[in-house]
Amino acid sequence: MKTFYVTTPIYYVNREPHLGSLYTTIVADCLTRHKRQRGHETFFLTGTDEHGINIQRIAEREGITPREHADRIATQFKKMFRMFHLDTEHGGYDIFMRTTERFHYEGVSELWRRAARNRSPKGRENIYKGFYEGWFCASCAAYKTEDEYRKAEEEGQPPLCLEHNIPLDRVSEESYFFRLSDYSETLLELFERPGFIRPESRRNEVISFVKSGLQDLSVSRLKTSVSWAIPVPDDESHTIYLWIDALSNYITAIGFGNQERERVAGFEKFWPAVHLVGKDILRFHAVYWPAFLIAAGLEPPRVVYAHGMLLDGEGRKMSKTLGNTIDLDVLHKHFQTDAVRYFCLREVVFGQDAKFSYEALIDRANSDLASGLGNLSSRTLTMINRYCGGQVPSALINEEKYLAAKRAGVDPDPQALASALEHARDQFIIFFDDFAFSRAIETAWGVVARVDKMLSNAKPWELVKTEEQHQTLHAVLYRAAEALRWLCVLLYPVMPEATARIYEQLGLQGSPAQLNPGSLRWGELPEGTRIGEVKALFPRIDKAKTMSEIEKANEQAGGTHATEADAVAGAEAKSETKPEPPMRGATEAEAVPGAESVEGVTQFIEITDFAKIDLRVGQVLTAERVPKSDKLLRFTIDLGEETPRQVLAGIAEYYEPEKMVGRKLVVVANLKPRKLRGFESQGMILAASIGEEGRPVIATFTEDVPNGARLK
RNA sequence: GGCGGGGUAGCUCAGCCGGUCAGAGCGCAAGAUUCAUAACCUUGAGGUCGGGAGUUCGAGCCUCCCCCCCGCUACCA
Repeated sequence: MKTFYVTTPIYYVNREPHLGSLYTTIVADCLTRHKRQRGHETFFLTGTDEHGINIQRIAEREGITPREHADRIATQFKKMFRMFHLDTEHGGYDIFMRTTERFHYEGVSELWRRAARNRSPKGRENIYKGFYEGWFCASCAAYKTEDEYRKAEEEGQPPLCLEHNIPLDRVSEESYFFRLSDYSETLLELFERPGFIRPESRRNEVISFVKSGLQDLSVSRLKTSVSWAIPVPDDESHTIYLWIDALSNYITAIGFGNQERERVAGFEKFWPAVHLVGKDILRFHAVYWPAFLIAAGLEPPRVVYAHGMLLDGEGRKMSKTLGNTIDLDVLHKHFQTDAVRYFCLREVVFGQDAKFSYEALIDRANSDLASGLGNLSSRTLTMINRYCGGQVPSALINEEKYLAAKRAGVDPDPQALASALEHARDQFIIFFDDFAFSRAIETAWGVVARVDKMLSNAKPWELVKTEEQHQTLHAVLYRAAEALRWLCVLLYPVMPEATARIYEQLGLQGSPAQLNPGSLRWGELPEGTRIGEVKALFPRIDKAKTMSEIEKANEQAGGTHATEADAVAGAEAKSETKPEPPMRGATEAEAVPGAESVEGVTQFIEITDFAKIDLRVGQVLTAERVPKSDKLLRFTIDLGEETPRQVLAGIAEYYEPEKMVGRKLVVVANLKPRKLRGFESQGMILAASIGEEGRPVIATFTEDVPNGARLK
């Protein structure tokens, strides 16, 4: 039996569940159900990523243990998935993976050991300790090996990063490294596999990233700095950093490195997987992860599919600060699960960003589901009830009635309709295999339109009036009912509940889940079947009313949040109040280079260290953009010295040069001068770095200060 | 700045190698109809296919230039 293994990212427990995680999980669920119908043995993984310094900190702030915090968030995820019927009981995921499980520890250790035992493609150690030669590039957020930096021209100066051409810092923390730099060729070869990275445009991005040169990856932290993590095998003093820990969940969950899970799922049986990931974490899954696997002598994933982000109705990122998020409780309260699923799969072109708004959802639900599929089902079944005594009628039109049928505009031969359905069926499957869910669904809706038209043309309500046309009437209604049956089978993965209900209303036993869409044959709807009670599947949603209810709920929620925020004013902002991309799933949450990596090496300094930094008050005399640079502004600044300094700063995207003139600010006065875009910068302007994109906000004084005054 | 992807009806988008390609769905309007969840069916939108130039018998679809948007990436001491 063929197997199919699909994963969502494991969601990082630094924030509560949000629409993004729901979306990815819905897609995975849909894929799984479709494959199951097609006769594959499937395994569907989702879960949470629970280690790391961030979780340690959050827990500290909450006054609980990291484990308790992780439990809390994991529970919320499970609850959310249950709410939207994505849990095991509803036929959803097979495992809710947690990286704090014991079997995961075992599997991760095994992966590490195997990688460490093997040699890289260039015959070197895969994992090595890189502590004595700890040249760290702040921009790369990575350590540099000898062939990745250039010696400084002067004796005694730090070497320069080849990529950034900036001096490297000597960092004392020791760390294990993964020899990623030896894997470029191997990876580029892997990317040639058709469909390995999708969509195609993303594949190109990854290729150009790899071609630009890979650096070795720091894969451990000192236990003294990150204790909430899996220990490095055979080295008590280190813990395994994000990458290997989080990514390897995809194999430990199905039994790599542990008997317990192997029995339940089966690594040999299910690996390799199809990974569904947000586009923001594609690199980790398409580059690092395959490299780890290859290093350990394992097969890389089958597919890494990067999907897009869900944006608000205006196309902006969703964020709590903007107040444009979709509240999952609200969503659940006002919409059927199947309507949400339908919207996610039909409105969104899988792989691309999409707008997600309550209004659009209501429109889709009303036009496609209520007026479309729901109405077709309703009119068909009602007519069978009324004209055929509630039993699926005969499909047969005797030869002597052919003429009558034709007179009524009905083809005595159902072949045309049957062929159309077969074609739609084949297209549907092709689209599904290509992850083109929206196209597949469009195809199904072509069938809905066709059957609607057939009914309108044949006018069963007229046929019923003439005895001679009763066979025609029955045949037409049979055809409609049979088409409905096909639609149930095709659309089951998209809307498991609604299709099951139509199926039931058709009087059929069992569930469309058990039928293979590829095996649909015309005419297998048994005649004489007593149909069930006809009920509206998708009640029409009153848009105005629903929207005003939602808005009211939002206002209340907004008010509550504000109060809470006030109550903890002064406390650090919680991570979930920061504007973050909605799709930021777990496996990557920590994986923002520069964030955690830098934190990992932050150490206390002595007051004497601080005294080395000469901070001065400066006043901007002139300011202008640096030609051919997006970000650089060139200033001359009066530091109370004889001649003003020339200083460059990368703030052009956020500050108008004209408005900077005359401003007082803080300058690092004894920074080693450096050339940028041909201009020497003789200092550095201090600014706060805000939010995801690091928007600079320049440090200023509220009182008057003389130029050149020293800060200490 | 480099690389990549886009800019087509009010909205969301199809349009493969250039010649029924000027389209679909939604929304909107009119008509028809009553089996159905004010639904279904028919018809209509006269949109410079981002702007300009060119190649061609003929160009959303090819070439060049320009404008705008998005993604990746450099610079941001």
